[in-house]
Amino acid sequence: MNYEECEEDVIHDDKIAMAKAEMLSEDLIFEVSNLYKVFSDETRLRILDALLISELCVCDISELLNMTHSSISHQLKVLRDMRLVKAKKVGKSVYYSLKDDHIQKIIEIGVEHVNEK
Amino acid sequence: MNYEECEEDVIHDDKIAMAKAEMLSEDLIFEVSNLYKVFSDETRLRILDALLISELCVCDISELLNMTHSSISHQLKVLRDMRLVKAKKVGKSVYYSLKDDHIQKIIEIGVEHVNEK
DNA sequence: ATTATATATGAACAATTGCTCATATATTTA
DNA sequence: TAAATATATGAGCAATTGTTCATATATAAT
Repeated sequence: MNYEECEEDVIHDDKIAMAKAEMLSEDLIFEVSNLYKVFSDETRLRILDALLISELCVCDISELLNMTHSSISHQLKVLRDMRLVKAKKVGKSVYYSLKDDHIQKIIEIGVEHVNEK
Repeated sequence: MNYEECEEDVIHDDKIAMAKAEMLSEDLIFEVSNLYKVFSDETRLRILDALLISELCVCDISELLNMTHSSISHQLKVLRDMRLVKAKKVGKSVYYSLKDDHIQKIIEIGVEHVNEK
């Protein structure tokens, strides 16, 4: 029943049963980990942080972050696929803005944690 | 002054200046992205989720997640290094628990976001 | 219509990451 | 003291990821 060795009296069956019952489902864990994968990259985090302040086109973001259009565009695709940003095409330009107000909260809590140390 | 091409009237200097002034520092972005890197892995997320319910030893966690002691131990080291969990040695066993109440908030907001879809 | 511009995207490559396996350390038990 | 047990950790490997480069698409301007 148990994985690998470990004696009966070291494995706490009651705690394990309780945790098993209360823990998040595998599907949910998968989706949440995917969400936080977005926030785990500096470039994407900087893009989201910038969009928190103002709607911006790809050109603006490249200029602001001092990175190529291509890499910004690739990361914006990730953000689009995760439905965290929305795109509005105006002429040749595409303007991006945040789609969700959880984004601000997530960044804020991260900053709070880091600052408390 | 601008990165790559892009005409003057497409780059929004005012927006860029404003964003530049208000954006988080590079250091902070780095630290926050590192924090969220922890939550971007399913195994670590499951460990944190389990510890949210109960203090557990390495053996318990391996049993609960059906993974080897080694991989759990490796991930616990990451969590220790990031100061998200604390370890208490009792005999041969080491009991882990959460060090921070931000962890619960971070998981909750992630779940909220995913559920709203 | 042709050229220029803004963005998107596929392929390739280097860097990072999470697991496994082997081994080390620490503590308890015989 | 020797053997067993719980955990930790280094090395190696496969998988994933972020960037660059080349190219494609869409719109605007000439």
